[in-house]
Amino acid sequence: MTQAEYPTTDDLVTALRARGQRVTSQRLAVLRELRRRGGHVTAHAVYESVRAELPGTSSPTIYAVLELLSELGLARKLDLGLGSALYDARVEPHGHTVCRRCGAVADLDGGFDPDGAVAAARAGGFAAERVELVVAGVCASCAARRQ
Amino acid sequence: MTQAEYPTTDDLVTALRARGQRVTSQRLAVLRELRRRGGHVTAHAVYESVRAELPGTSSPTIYAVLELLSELGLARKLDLGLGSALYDARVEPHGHTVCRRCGAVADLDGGFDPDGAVAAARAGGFAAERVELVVAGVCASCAARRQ
DNA sequence: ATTGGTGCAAATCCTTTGCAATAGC
DNA sequence: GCTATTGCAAAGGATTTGCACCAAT
Repeated sequence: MTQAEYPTTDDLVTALRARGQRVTSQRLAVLRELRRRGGHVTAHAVYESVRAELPGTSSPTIYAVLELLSELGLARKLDLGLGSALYDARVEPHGHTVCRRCGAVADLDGGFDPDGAVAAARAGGFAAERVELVVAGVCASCAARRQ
Repeated sequence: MTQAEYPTTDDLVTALRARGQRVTSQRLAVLRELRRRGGHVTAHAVYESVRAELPGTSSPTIYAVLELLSELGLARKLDLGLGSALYDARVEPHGHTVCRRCGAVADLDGGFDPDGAVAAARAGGFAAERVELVVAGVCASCAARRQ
């Protein structure tokens, strides 16, 4: 497993300043929370945690901030068909495994070449910005539990 | 672009018989519709079309049939974060490009090795069943239109 | 002082559920 | 005839929207 690298609040402040946007406590708290959890968090989970720190924070704000962080490249939204989207503070290109039984999501390092995918897309005139690899199946513990 | 290969209604009849499930007009119509459209269709679009052929067909049935087809390996569900899932009758492993501006989805052939991803997942004890590669960015026509 | 962000409430939209009626075997 | 499948109506849940207030610049 490679060492995960997460964006800092300084990164966020810099990115916001660069776009003339405001630094708010909610924005800082959401990024901190994403980092603290270490990946694959629902908007609702972020909402609950941030609310503990900043009571009164609303769920539309959480969604807005998460979208902003994704635009800024400080978070990544994962649509894995689990009912709700997941957000990941680890922004380096990497894949994910999703267990069909328990819904567990895990990082998948290696096994594919993001640059190859980007090149293939460009060959079709497509300007690639983000690559996501998803492997669906059954995780080790589910396979052990229910044969 | 490789020649796409789509499951036939015979494939569906065979698969249903093998599992002791019933062959219904709705199931046949949904598969035919997926094939006719040629990929990347919403449940709602399938619903509208099947309804034209089989009036009275309900939307819960469409969802149930699409899920069944996915289980049987005769369709593939794509969760691309577009608000609604897409269904694809082309079941061979292949990637997709998704335009952030217009939402257009296109097949992406080549540029990655599904077997590598499966092997990487297996190395972590994960039994891979399905691999999906998504490249997000801006499509050629959006790039041309709005610079 | 400005105005971008936030909170609140409500709406929207996709998808699933419960149950009676129907149609495939 | 038996029972899986369907249709209907309604619920559920994630996410978005509109608007008034607040707080970062």
